[in-house]
Formats: sequence, structure tokens, C-alpha cells
Amino acid sequence: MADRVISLTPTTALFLWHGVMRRALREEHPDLTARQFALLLQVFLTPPPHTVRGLAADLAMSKPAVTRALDRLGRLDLVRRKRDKDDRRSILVQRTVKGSVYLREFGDLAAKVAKDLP
Amino acid sequence: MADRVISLTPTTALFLWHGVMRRALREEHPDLTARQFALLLQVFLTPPPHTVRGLAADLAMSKPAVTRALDRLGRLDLVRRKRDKDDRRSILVQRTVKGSVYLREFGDLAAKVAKDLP
DNA sequence: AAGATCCGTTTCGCTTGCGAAACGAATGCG
DNA sequence: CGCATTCGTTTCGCAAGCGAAACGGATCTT
Repeated sequence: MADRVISLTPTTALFLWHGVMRRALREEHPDLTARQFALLLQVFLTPPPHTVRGLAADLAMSKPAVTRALDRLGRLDLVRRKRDKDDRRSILVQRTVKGSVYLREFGDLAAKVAKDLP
Repeated sequence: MADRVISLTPTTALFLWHGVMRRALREEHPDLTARQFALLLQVFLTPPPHTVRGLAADLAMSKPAVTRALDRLGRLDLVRRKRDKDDRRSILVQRTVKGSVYLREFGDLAAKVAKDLP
């Protein structure tokens, strides 16, 4: 990967988080829980396929919790469920354009905050 | 401030957030809501005094929400309430050692994740 | 001193999230 | 073909968070 954090000290990380969360709260970024957000990132930043049980294992959460998080993210159209044709018990969690836009905006926000850091 | 993020691109920020949240979930870091965490950072990273009203304005949340967040953070001993002697209607939110430790650990986690980024 | 104002908290009704357990449907196995 | 296993979901009871409004106590104003 070409882009890289050259140096992020613990203190700077705290200021970064502070700036980002503060601004995210103000902008009414539909406030996802930590788990919902982690799930969204997992789907977009790691290679498919993404199943419910796989996500549950990856993020150390229960399957019902994953189902509910998918309900919420699906309602927001940030991810989409699709049945696996090869094993119709499984569902494949897929990315959506809206989810991609949402994360790009978040990344932009974080980058901007980082640039203006004390 | 001496330490500084040299370059944090939007994409790198996403990977950074992903790594941190993923690990924070696993470690049972008492899972604070976004507002609770933002409040904690606000108290520790900006200069006192911190009143309920001021915090509510800073973080764009209602006063009852601040009260509840302080209840939670206080139970965890991450911050402490203290009545203002000069205006006994107000309370001053103060930092605790445990809160300081908690945030230092979080900062360390983030710095470590940043270092091992793809 | 009396009323208005400001502070943080509490109450109210509601929404959302949680894990354990049970569930139907699909697949694997003997 | 049965029967067990695995998939994601649903149900259950419960805990926690939310905003609006009302509240008591402290302070300010006149």
C-alpha cells in the first residue's frame, strides 16, 4: 500500500480520535455503534466472502449481534445481504455504493482532522 | 506539540480505525458509546474547567445525555464529579488516574496499530 | 425579600442493543 | 433414506441510552 502513517504517537492518536469523534457527532453521521462501524469496516476493508459466522468470529461478537448490525446497516443501505447460491444456508454480505461513499467521507474527515492537528 | 502525523490519507485512516476498533472489541475495553468516549477525551484533552453545560455545548449533546454519560464514566472511575465551591449549582468534571491510564492504553493501541499498518 | 433565571438531575415513555436459547431451512453423513 | 449438523434468524427477558419536560436548589436581579 502506497499511503502510510509515518509517525503516530499515542498522544497524537488521542487528539486525532478526539477531533474526529467531536466532528462526527456534530454532523449527525448516523451514529453507528462501535460494533456496527467495525462491521462496516470489516466488510469493506477485507476481501470477500463475508458470512455472518465469519464476521462474528472476526469481530468477536455473537451471531445475533451480527444479524442485528446487518439489519441496521442494511436499512441504511450501507451493506447488502445476498444468499449464497452454492450453500443456500449462508448469506454473503456485500458492499454498496452508499457504504463506499460513507466510508470515503469518514476517511476524508479523519485525514482533514489529522492535517489540522495541534 | 512535538509529535505529529506526517501524512494520513483517507484510506490509511480507514485501515487505522479498522485495526483499532477490531482490537478494542476483542479486548473488552469497557465498550463506551461514541458519546461517552468523546466526553472522556474532551475532559482529558481540553483545559478545565468542564461543566455539564459546557460539555453539552462542546459535544452537541443534551444535558441529560451528559449527566448519564458522567454517571457511566464515574462508575468506571474514569472521571469524577466535584461541586464548584464558587457556584454551587455547577459541577466540575475532573480527571482521574484511572481515566488517564485508560486513555494512555488506548493511545498506545492506536500507535501500535498505526505502526503495523499494511 | 421576592421573583426570575440558571444549574444539573430526575422522571417519563420510548427505542435500541444485548446474549441465551429455540427455531426452520439447508446440507452433510451414515 | 433418516438423522445429525450447520446456517442465519427470531424470540425472550433484560439493560442502557435517548430527548422533552418537570424538578429542587443556588444565584442573580430589582
